Amino acid sequence: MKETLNTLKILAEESRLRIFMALNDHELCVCQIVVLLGLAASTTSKHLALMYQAGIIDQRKVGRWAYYRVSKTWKQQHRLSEWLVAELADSAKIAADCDRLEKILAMPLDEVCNVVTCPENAAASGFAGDCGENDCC
Amino acid sequence: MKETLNTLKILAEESRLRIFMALNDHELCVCQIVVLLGLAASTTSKHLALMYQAGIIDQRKVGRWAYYRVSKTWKQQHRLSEWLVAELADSAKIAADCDRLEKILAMPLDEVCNVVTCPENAAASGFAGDCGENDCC
DNA sequence: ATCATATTTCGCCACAAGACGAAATGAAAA
DNA sequence: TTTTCATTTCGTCTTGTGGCGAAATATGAT
Repeated sequence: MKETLNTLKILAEESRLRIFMALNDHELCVCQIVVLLGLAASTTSKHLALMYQAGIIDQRKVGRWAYYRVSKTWKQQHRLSEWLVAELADSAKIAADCDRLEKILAMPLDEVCNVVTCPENAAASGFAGDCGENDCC
Repeated sequence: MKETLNTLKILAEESRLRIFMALNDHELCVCQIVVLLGLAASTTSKHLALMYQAGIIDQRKVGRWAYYRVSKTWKQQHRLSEWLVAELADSAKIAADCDRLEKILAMPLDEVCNVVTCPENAAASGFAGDCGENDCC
């Protein structure tokens, strides 16, 4: 029961659920997730650590970059992801995240990292003031 | 997304998950749930209210007694319950709850209410000191 | 009407958790 | 080797939540 409860607790939080949905379709670098969610890097890292420890996501390091994606093994053992995908198929917020993520994926990684480091310069990349302001669901 | 998140939050808490699993198989009165979980009546009532407001459970009043069960409509619209049942099929804690619940269901309701009101007399009903002490999962 | 009883609501407390900035760590570049 | 940079860890603060007992409410019995 403890594991089930832990899994539910992890996914029952908005930022982590959004991370889960993004990593369900893509392997992403921390800096990309930071820009997607508009959170501090430290917060994002902590969320990812929880999900990694729970076995929900896999981690791959490439030099200074850490990439994460939902673990295929976890997906196979937990039909929960299917339920979530179905439940959130109509979610405007998840759809907005997907749109935003397309833009992020089109950016060179060093530009994404620049947005993380210098948010003031984010306007040049089109990401200023877009950080989770709209209250859609 | 808000509704999905709310559902996850509600079920991501141990007491409520145990209540959910019990109400998935039975319609129970508040006092029966109180004895099953070993929580205060006020706490139990608050949990049930959250679940009721979220549409997860139905409520039926019979005089002073309030009965709850998982909503059939909710079950049909949310395959999550199937996943939970499968995930918790091997849970010792849920199995222990089921055993305990058999005993509670075998008791006259006024005797269950007596356990709620006068826990000191619970020994006579075999329910003293059994309140969630073991740490099984 | 009063009393008893089951449940719900309220008020409070202790603990947990998300967020941030700063510091530390690990890898790459110079 | 030193500097730069991406990520992780740490420390702190604020907010949220589960638990309890007391009070309030609703129903039934006398």
